[in-house]
Amino acid sequence: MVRTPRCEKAGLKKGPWAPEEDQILISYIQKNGHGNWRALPKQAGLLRCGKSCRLRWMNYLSPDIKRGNFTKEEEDNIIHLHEILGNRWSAIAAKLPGRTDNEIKNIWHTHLKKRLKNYQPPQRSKRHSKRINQINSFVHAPSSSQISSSETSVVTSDSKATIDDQIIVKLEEAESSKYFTEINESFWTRELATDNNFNFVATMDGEEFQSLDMFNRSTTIMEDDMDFLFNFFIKAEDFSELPEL
DNA sequence: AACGAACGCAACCGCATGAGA
DNA sequence: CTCTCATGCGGTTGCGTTCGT
Repeated sequence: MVRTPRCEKAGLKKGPWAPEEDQILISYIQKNGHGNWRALPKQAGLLRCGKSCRLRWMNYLSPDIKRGNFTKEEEDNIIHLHEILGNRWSAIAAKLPGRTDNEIKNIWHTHLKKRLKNYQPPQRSKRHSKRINQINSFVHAPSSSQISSSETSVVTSDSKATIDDQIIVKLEEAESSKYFTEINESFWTRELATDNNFNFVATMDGEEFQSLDMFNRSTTIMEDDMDFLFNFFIKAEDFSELPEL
């Protein structure tokens, strides 16, 4: 037995929205908000199902939506975030104010996937690359630390340098952990500077974590990396096992 | 100019999840 | 605990537009 979709109830419209319908929806939501999407169309006098109304509002009519073409910076961000998050369009959209998951999904399938065929990761300093390699060796060395425990998470946004199955597994672990949502630029509470480099320190539940990604002061950190300061992180006690450069 | 192919994007569908009864 | 319902999400579809021949 196949359940008939609610939207196919007799009399409910499907397909593209007419300008008059848009206006009715906008006026109604501006006046009453959208407490209950299912009840909304009836109350607003629309011959649409609630799901269709919600989608139209969220993806097109909401004043929060930024219309127009994606900038190069936005496209780069999408590519970067897609490497971390995969096809989790809503999670990617959350990082791009004014853009919807649907829009991002479309731009990915129509533009960015093709662009990626020729995509080259931004060049980092040699010192930075060396550090990344050290981190990988450390992370992958089975006996070097307790880093593989589910509590200790290693997260990277710089997956161009480190992407492999093991890191992805760790990313997924981290994603479900209590820490993941905290790991943005405000996650780091302290800057740890040595010579011309610096990394970041955060304290969570009495435990100290350090960013494993060491930035060179002379690189374009403000442009390239500031939005993605949730690079690597690791318990400080494990960090001490890392060899110095 | 005509026509088919490719593209771009809005909208739909089915499933997952979470809240509340 | 189970069920129902509302909402959110990701994959897919369909149609209008643009491009190439």
